[in-house]
Amino acid sequence: MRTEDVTKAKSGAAAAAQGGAETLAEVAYRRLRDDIVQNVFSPGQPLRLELLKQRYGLSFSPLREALNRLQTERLVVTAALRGFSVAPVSVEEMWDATETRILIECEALRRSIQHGDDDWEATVVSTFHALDLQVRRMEQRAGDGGDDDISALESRHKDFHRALIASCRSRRLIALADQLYTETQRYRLPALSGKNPATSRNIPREHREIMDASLARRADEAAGLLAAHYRKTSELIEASMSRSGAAVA
Amino acid sequence: MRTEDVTKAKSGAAAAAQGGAETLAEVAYRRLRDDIVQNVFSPGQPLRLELLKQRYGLSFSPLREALNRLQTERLVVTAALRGFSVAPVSVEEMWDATETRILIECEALRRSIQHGDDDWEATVVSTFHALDLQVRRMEQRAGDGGDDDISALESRHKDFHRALIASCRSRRLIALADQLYTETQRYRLPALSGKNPATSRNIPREHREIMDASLARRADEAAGLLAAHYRKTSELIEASMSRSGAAVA
DNA sequence: AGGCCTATTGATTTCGAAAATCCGGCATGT
DNA sequence: ACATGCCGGATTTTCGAAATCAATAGGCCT
Repeated sequence: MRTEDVTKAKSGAAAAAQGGAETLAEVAYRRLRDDIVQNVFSPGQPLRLELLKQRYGLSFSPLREALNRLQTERLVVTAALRGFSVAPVSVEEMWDATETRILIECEALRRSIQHGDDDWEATVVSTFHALDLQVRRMEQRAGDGGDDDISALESRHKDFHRALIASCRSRRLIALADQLYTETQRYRLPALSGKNPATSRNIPREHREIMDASLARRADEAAGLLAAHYRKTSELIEASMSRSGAAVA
Repeated sequence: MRTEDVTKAKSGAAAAAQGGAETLAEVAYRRLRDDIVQNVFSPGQPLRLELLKQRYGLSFSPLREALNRLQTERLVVTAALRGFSVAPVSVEEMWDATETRILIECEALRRSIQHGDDDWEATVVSTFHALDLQVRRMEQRAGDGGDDDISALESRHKDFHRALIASCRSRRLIALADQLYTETQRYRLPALSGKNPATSRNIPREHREIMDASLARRADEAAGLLAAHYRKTSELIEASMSRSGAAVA
């Protein structure tokens, strides 16, 4: 049975990958989250437990646990006794997520600039370099399309932004930034793979300016650049959404 | 058996109170949350499933669901395969929650002041009045002690602060404010019932000043007063915590 | 005697089935 | 013809047991 395969895979691969333990609920959480963010499931689509059970080879309990967690992260919604479904998307929700993210990350960045030490600077520089390298690598090769490339780019991008705020000394701000990153990623990915809007925008330069201002401890300037960076992205996404007429429940 | 009682209570009272449905998981969530916030369970205490099953007359599944939800709200913590326990308390965590709350609520208040209409003003005035009334009622009677009085006060207090930010037009900010309210309530309640620090502080006056500044659309002043209000409370809590030497894991 | 390995214990996690619930369609009556 | 009430199918929610895993105490070897 498929169940046994998955169970073995868990005891094997996961336990080997991480030192300790990995519950099936966490596996379910990660796979579901990735599938939702990458639009494998359409927004608004009902997530029937029976279907998920077959798709992931897991049983009800870990799936319910994962769905509940995803609900608090606004990736799935649930009506009282009517099961779960993928959270719908809308321009309003995207802007709410964006502006909240700006509020959180700008404050976190200011504190990070205030408290950051040498290690912080080193990590910022290093993650920026890794991101820049990935961008160049993708530019040199074909325009885009490689799913692996895009996911690698997303990973570097996330690392860089996380490094910027890492020294803010607030667990909550970091956790909120992570969560809002995932939420906005859901809007960012489709607009990114749909068409590469390299026109009229130099993203590596924006990142470099944010980094420079941060390392020079110019907090106001860094926060302003970061906010502008996010707003510009959201404006492009909004244009892309209204163009393709998305948000069909 | 106790199980039957609870089941009946759910089908009866809850279904009557709310129009529609109420899952057992939600019952478990609310009861667990209240018990944790009111320090029925000590911080750090392990929450063994078997114990909770007996205490609430519920089975594993709804309890797990509730515990998972509470984990994302930082009221319980869980180590990989070692079950759940009540989240520990510390002065640092309290200040992190407080400052995050100030960041969220001040921004929400500014937007609420900007967008608020007549209905908003009416709700603010009305909830303030209800809060004020409850305070006077408690002052007239015995000093404190009535658990019902304290919970009624908390309810009015929550309603007032929620009314202030209700017109901010951001689901996320409101949800975050609610969550941070619950987190800080955990610290506020013990310090409140321990000793009434009516000295050197006029809480109704602080509330009135916040309301006046908000209704007069003086956003900067209102936000400043709100932040000062929360910081003063947290300072008193910190004093109370270090006095009683809390935070025993 | 000290350290390591092993068996037992206690707990969590997971599973599959049973119970309760909800939605859609159909018959019935006005 | 329209509204109302009822029944069957499908889905969620809940349950209790089985499997799994970490911790501990005891025995054995060095």
